[in-house]
Amino acid sequence: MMEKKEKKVLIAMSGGVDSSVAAALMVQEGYQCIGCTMKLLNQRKAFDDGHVCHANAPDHFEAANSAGERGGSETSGKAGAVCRADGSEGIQGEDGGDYGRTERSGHTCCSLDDVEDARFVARKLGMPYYVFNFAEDFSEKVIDRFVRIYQAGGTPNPCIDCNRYMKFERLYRRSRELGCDAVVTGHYARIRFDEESGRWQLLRSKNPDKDQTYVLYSMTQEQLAHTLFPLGEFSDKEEVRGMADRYGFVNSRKPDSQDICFVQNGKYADFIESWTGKRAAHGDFVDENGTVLGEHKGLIRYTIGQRRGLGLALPAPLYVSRIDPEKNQVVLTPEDRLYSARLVAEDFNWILTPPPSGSVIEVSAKPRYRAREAAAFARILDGGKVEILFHEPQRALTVGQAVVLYQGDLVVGGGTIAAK
RNA sequence: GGCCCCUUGGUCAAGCGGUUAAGACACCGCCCUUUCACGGCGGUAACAUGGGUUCAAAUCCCGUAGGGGUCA
Repeated sequence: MMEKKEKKVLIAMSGGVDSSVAAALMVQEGYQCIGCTMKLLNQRKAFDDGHVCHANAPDHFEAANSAGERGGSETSGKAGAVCRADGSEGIQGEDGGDYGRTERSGHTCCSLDDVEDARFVARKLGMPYYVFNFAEDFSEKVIDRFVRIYQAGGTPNPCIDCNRYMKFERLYRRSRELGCDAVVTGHYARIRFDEESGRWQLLRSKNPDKDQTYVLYSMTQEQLAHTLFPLGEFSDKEEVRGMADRYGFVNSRKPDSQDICFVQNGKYADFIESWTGKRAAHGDFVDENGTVLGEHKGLIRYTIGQRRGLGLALPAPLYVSRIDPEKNQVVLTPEDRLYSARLVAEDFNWILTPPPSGSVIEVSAKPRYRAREAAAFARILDGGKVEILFHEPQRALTVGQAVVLYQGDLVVGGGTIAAK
């Protein structure tokens, strides 16, 4: 274990309850703490285009930034100067602020309200607090990728990319620049060092209902060695909210975040069309024989296993079974045709020691965030891809989604489901 | 033009004298959820029209409006 008092950590604060309590726990444990929030969106542009966050964000952001530029409040130290030197912004605490405002846009992770909440918590805990502008990276590594995968007929998971590229790469690098020993987040997961294998391991949260290891499978040994998840041992979200209450955090009852943080109102397809400036081409809904059943409104609006939103009135429900970018077709079938027992994952990250090439390991595999895990065999193919054979066929295996492998509480590794 | 079938909610579609007029898709709300989906719960909404026959008609009969086969 670390000698805590000597350790300096950078806490990623979203403005939500979880990361706020994580920050409090770190202070309580005696770490030297710096709080921060990543600014991931270009608010002005986003607002002009009309998709992102809420209506009053841009003006407030401008105000906050200019206040920050004037600088010089008690929390702006050398680190803040370092941040700004390469384009990051420090929003430091002018005092007060009406933290009691009630208007919230709902469930975002990067709106001004969220920044305000994070800053409030950091102040309350007496730690320096910075906002890092990673909007450019986010746009490139997360949004562009999100758009590309949809356009290719897949279904991306941007939260995973955000964790991978933003929290554990970009922010981790920043934490090193600031001389920190670790990045801290509010994820529900556990990390430990295994003497036997000499590797860092990622374990499920103590609370299986709140486990978030699925979105963390991409973590490298180095990242695991320099990351702390203070909430990993908690088994009850209410306990966390209760702690936030006791600390007097304004966000103790804030709803859990949900939906894609950079998309407004859940209309991600509209977002893509606006982002690319191109309307997704309509095409045919067809059955397995190729018979046209109707017109679809663009491949980006569908994912495998989807039932709602097809707009077809048929005697029995049909589901999206296949998306064919070549023909610009969406194949619809009855539900029992959605099941399949094999998939190939690419861009695979092994957290446990990878099995020797050719050998088969027994795992429990989760092919979608909310999917129940299923017993499967896994083996490495030539080129590093991983083949997964489920004991029982699984519903709606979808290109672009992640598959994560477990053995008990241990994350074995994970990758992206590839076209077969 | 003469015979013979259709007409139910936004859409598809049950129903066959007495039903709270199914169900599916769509839509709305809620739940679930750091992706997209799935799923669960709930909700709005219809018998083309007029007149009969019946204790009782979406269901039977007649007329009026909108779609298919035979005979010219």
